[in-house]
Amino acid sequence: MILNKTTEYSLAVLGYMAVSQDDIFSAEFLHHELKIPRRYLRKLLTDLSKLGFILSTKGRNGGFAFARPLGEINLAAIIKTVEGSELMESCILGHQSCKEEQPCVMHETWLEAKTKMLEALSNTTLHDLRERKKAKSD
Amino acid sequence: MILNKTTEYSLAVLGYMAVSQDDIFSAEFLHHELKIPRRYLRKLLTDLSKLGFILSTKGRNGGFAFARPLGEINLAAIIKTVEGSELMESCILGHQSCKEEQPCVMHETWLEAKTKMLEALSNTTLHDLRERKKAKSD
DNA sequence: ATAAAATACCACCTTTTTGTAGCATATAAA
DNA sequence: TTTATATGCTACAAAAAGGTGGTATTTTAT
Repeated sequence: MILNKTTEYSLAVLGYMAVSQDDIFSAEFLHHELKIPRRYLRKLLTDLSKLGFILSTKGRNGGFAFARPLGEINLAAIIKTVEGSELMESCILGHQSCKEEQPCVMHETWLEAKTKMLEALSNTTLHDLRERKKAKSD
Repeated sequence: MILNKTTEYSLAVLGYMAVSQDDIFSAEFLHHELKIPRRYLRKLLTDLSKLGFILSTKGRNGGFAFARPLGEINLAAIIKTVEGSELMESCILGHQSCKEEQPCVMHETWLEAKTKMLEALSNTTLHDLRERKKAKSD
């Protein structure tokens, strides 16, 4: 496993919202578009708003919209925030004591692997996704 | 989550065996050294031998030893094999239909991220770990 | 032969993750 | 002010992952 379902869903939701023309999305609409289980999605959207990515509007024409400029949100940040940032710090072998001074046998390789991966993910913001989408449809 | 416990344990076991001087290891010994739950470890070792990384010897002085030269086993291969290789192929959004021709919005970035990560992991074999360990203790 | 020390198999328990249900609350259109 | 359509909260159910236990089987030192 690389990412769990919840993280996958989070990326799918925010990615979809980013490349879409609309700017407010109801849970029901996103459920229909993304095939994420209705109730689970609603809870996830609530969580994402608590985490500061989106904000919710209640009432008849309510829904969810981005809380911050798209350029400020990169993919690594989404993953780290949703998963609770056990990403950068964690040792591949799960050792508590694995640090630079007293590294595990795989420390060096794992550090390089995750650094490279996170570099790629931090280099892409939701704004970038939107631009790419635009470029394609031209 | 990046890797699940089972994968973490697999890397810990094979990594430990690789850098150690011995060449046969009982489950009980590995349990003691690595603090992996006794029974779970035994099942895991059975699995790892079915997957072809190690081979088991029954009986009084039995245990587990590598089935192949250390230089042939790299870290990416361990992860892929243990996790069932949903690693390279998988779409970050979990889409079945996500391919080069019809990519999801994050396809490009995700491909780069996982490629970079797997590059680093495939570049390190168990033999490399052993050499690094030796170099340090000199 | 026999007992010790190892793996192998099968079923079950616990914890975490994922998914569901009901009801409460808020808001805007009519 | 009523009603339709949203989200919010709390608790629970199902599935997957992680972990345990008992017993059988294999092998080798004694």
